[in-house]
Amino acid sequence: MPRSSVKDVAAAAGVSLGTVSNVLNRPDRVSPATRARVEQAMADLGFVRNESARQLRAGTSRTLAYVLLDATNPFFTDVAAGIEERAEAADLSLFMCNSSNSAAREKGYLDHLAEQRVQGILVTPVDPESPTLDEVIQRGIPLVVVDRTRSRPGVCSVSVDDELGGRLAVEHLVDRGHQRVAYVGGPATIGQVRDRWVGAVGAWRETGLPEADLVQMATAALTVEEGRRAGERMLGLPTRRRPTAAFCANDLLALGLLQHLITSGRRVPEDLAIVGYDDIDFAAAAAVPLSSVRQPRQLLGARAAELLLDETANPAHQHERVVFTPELVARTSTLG
Amino acid sequence: MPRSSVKDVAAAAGVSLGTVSNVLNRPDRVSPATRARVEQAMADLGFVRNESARQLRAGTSRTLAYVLLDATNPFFTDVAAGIEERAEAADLSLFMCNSSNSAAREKGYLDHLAEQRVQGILVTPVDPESPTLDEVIQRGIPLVVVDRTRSRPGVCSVSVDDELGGRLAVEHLVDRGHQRVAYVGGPATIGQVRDRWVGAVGAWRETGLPEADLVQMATAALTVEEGRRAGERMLGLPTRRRPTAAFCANDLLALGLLQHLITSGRRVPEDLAIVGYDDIDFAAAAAVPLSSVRQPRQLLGARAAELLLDETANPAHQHERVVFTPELVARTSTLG
DNA sequence: ACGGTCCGTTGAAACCTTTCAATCTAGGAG
DNA sequence: CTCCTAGATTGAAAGGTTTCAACGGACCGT
Repeated sequence: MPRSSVKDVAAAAGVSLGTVSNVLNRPDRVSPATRARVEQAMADLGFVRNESARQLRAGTSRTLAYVLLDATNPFFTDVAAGIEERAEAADLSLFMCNSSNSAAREKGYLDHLAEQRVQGILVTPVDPESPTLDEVIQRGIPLVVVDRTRSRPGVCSVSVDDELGGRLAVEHLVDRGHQRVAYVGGPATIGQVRDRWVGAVGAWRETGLPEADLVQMATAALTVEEGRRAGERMLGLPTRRRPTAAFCANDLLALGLLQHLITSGRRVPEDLAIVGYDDIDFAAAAAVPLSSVRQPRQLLGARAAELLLDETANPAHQHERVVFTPELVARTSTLG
Repeated sequence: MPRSSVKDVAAAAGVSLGTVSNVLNRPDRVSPATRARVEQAMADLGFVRNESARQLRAGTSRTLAYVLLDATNPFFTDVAAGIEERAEAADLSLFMCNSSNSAAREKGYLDHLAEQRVQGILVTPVDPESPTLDEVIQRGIPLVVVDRTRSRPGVCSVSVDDELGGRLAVEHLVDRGHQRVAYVGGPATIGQVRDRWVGAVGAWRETGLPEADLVQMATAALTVEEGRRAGERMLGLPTRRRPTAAFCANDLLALGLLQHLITSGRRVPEDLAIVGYDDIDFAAAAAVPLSSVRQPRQLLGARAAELLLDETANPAHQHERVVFTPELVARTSTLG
């Protein structure tokens, strides 16, 4: 209830309003005696600084935001953990916003954050080329694209080479002797899904195997549930045409697929080898530990946060395009 | 760059500043012609309303926040999805903050949110009795406790009966013939861990089995990694003393435990039956589908959001304490 | 005792929006 | 032709903080 302001505190402590502000922002400039008095008054009145007013006057905010694609995917929350670590070190708060893969929601959040004049925004966008991002930048808000890149420059980005990841997965499977492989993923509107496919195709071509033997299995989303569905379809194929291995666009799909196979009495990797993508904790924890393309998730977030902080603090900031290298982690699901 | 304000827009459109504000807030009160002119000017200048100033004057904010315990646990992000659904319907933005089980971080976020004068806060607190929460309430910010309850009233809470959940798990295991059961969970500072234990003990006593045969296996955290460690310890026990079933305080532990057993060549449930808690998507997706105590996660969040919205909008708001009933979902990990 | 420093404190201006009473305009009624 | 009304527009005040130039007093050296 006691909606008290600096003015009230000043009155209670018998000092001027400017002094209260000094206690708040430059405690060293105020004598210990008065400082104590003011602090006492603040405690008595239950004073809470009004951040809106502070921000209005000071023009600067103490918060960062990460707009992510899917909060229920552990990959993104791990990235967020990396961001948060750096944010905390810089004494900034991090707000996470979940766009749930919806461009409209994403725009809503970005607008709101822009109005709120946050210090900076990290975003894993639905579409990295979308003008929505340009709007934010034009409004003068530092922005870093995470886990994607942008063809036009003018923005920092931190990503992992998804094409390379796709290559690694397919090369691994071919090394293990597979000659008919499925790529499970979709919808194609998702950039990661496309890039990993491109890498997979590239690697496949170099093997000289018939192009038709790298088969696409489209899914409606990158979820466990969709993975199960893909499993049903997979087992529905006649044995001759059935792939001996699957490369899934992310681990959620892979886990769903894995589950469906096991509960249908098939064996992994004997009946179907599986490679996932992201190497989330649940991949290693699956009862048939999942081979997966590992991305440096925490590092991804941390580096992105560093770039963002540099952009806000350093006038000579240069936009950077950081690309990390993925790594294949081979486990039982392909090694048997 | 064009850090433009209402004043600039007004000048550009040749109207007064109040009119611009009307366009923004009560478009119906302004004639179509001028409205068009103003909107054009806003577009030309790239005007973005300054939310801080708006909030300072209007005293009201358009955002809700959810401070959660562990963003990497799918349970909480599912709860968040339920909240968000309701928030979006009320045209409010939801910011998620991850306390990572740290009371200090939690306090940091709550303070920040209070300064920001958010419209309301939902929180799954590290400690629901903590005075930190009282501070927020005293500052006049509506707050709802999620997935926990509070002994003192004065606050809405939405939770699931964790004691009952503990009972259900143990009763199920006893029904299946187990006479020596482990409770895997910790640290005991976490309320859920304690409550589920209390329920487990209660159910155990009623069976008349020797009290010593319900054994506690303490873990350092509720993570997959800790689950694996618990598995090591479990297999380290002499066969005579080894439990035939384990009830884990959450699914992450259960999945880790499951994995360790399988990779050590044991069979689930023959060698050890396992019940988890939360029924996250990965539980059903585990290669040995996990029996688990299901909580209505989305509903939990949705109901909490409703209570919060009622508190902000309805002067006659009564604090409510909603307790949902959990449900045991039996799968292969206990049924064989 | 005097001038000069330095530290602590002050008060007013500025930040940008919303609100509301007051003013203006056009058009209809008498 | 005048008066009234309803609707559109205006202008100033208010909201809480930070900033900064200015001020006052204490202390030092001479």
